[in-house]
Amino acid sequence: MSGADHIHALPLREHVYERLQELLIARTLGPGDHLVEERLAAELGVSRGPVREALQRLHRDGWITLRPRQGAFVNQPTRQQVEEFFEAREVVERSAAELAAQRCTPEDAAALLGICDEADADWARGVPAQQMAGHTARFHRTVMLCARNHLLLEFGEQLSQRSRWFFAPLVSSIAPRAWAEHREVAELIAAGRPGEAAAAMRLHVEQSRDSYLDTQLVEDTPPEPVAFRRTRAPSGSRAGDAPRARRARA
Amino acid sequence: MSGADHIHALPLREHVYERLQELLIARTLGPGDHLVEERLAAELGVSRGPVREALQRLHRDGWITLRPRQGAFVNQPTRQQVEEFFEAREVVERSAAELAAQRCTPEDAAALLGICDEADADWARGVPAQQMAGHTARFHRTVMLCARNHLLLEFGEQLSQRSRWFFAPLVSSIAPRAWAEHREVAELIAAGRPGEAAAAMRLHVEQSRDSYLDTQLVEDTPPEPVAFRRTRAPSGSRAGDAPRARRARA
DNA sequence: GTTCCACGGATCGTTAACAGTAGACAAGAT
DNA sequence: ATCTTGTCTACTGTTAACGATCCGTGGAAC
Repeated sequence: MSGADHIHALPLREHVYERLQELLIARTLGPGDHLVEERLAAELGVSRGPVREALQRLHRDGWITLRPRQGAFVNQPTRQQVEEFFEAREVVERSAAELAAQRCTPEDAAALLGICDEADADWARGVPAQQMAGHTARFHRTVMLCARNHLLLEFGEQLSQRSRWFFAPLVSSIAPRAWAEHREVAELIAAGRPGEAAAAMRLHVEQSRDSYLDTQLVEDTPPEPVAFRRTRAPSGSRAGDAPRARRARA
Repeated sequence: MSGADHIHALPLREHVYERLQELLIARTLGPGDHLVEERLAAELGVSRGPVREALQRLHRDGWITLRPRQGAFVNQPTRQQVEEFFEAREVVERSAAELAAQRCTPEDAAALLGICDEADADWARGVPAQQMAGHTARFHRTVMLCARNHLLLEFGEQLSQRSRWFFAPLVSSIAPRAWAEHREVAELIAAGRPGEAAAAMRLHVEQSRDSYLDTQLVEDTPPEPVAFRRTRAPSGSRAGDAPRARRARA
């Protein structure tokens, strides 16, 4: 996440996509918010084109809902969706762990355990939660890298990012348990024990699910009710900055 | 100007996406072909905007490669990629079958078996291969519908479409075996036997993989070498329609 | 004959402008 | 008072045009 702001050797839509992901994870854009293309474009200093493309990708990845003639709305995960999410994650991650244990090289093993060490050290040093979340994402990504399957990797990436989104508020509280489980998974993969690695990963995902559901952060709101309501400025009084939805990034 | 310009209650990019998928599956656009935005736009009677969006979706779904400043190229599946594909498919479909067997209602069961009946009937009547492929896609889709998990459904959709792409040339030769296996899966799901349904589905995917690999249709070309080569018409002779890449739709 | 440089064409990435529609508010009819 | 209707704004979907970049080609120098 270093500089790379000025020269864009990378397509612009990527920047927009990542930036929006950050805003989503940080809850600067919260569930129900209406994402207006023009506003985001102005905010990020680009035009509507790249923003549109990024929004469509966010839609496909399950972050936002794109209603046909109405625009983009940040998703409010329902309990149903959360359960489906963890179920899917369990399927993908478990298989990935199994394959990883069959195929991981010594270098892979070192990388996995290295991430665990780093994370533990950083945790001991008390780094911000966001950074721990970054470690988690890297860990799961590395497992899927070891599985040597690009499709599973891509599925896993999607799930991993969304997981980071879900867990953003409570990373700190579950970090110790999570990293103990991570290390166990890593050691079983490194030892080349597919069945046990798969089981350990499955357990890890289930534990995470339970932790999440216990916090009751999830609401059973149906997908519709949150609409954009005007701030009662109907005629003439165009208050330049009417915060009809939370502003993106001060 | 070419038909299809009536009322489009559906966003235009969807039409473009589906149309391009058809052209890909029909091999009108073959591996290595260079997809030029402007040309496609003219061909489909729309502008570059929607075409761009459709191309990006095709890229993320693994149909084409999008090189940064160069454009879109139809993917030539390498053996590596095909094996990864079947591996991923096995993971997703097996789990979906297992969940489907746990959750399917009588209506679901009827739908599954109904598709099998339809397919068998159509096969006996000798319908075109493309239609059988459509039945196959519907069957797998229905299984994942029974699994009641939207994420798995979406993953499966992607895989299913690509499967249809791979198998387009040889649907006919494997249809009878495939549908026998489909029926067995359907019956086990309908009977509510998760373990056996999963095993049957796994077997089905493996059989399909073997059938595919046996045909040797897959080439071991590394991912780069296929570049767009001109038809050796370098200077002056701009034959208005130089088929530097296969034209889209006569 | 071979290598290097410069020009030209083609194509992508991006931006700005146009038209059509969905939702909301206000006035009028029942 | 409630429902209907007219109008108005804001936003999306789409189109057209601009600038930047890369590939290929041709000529000149060695």
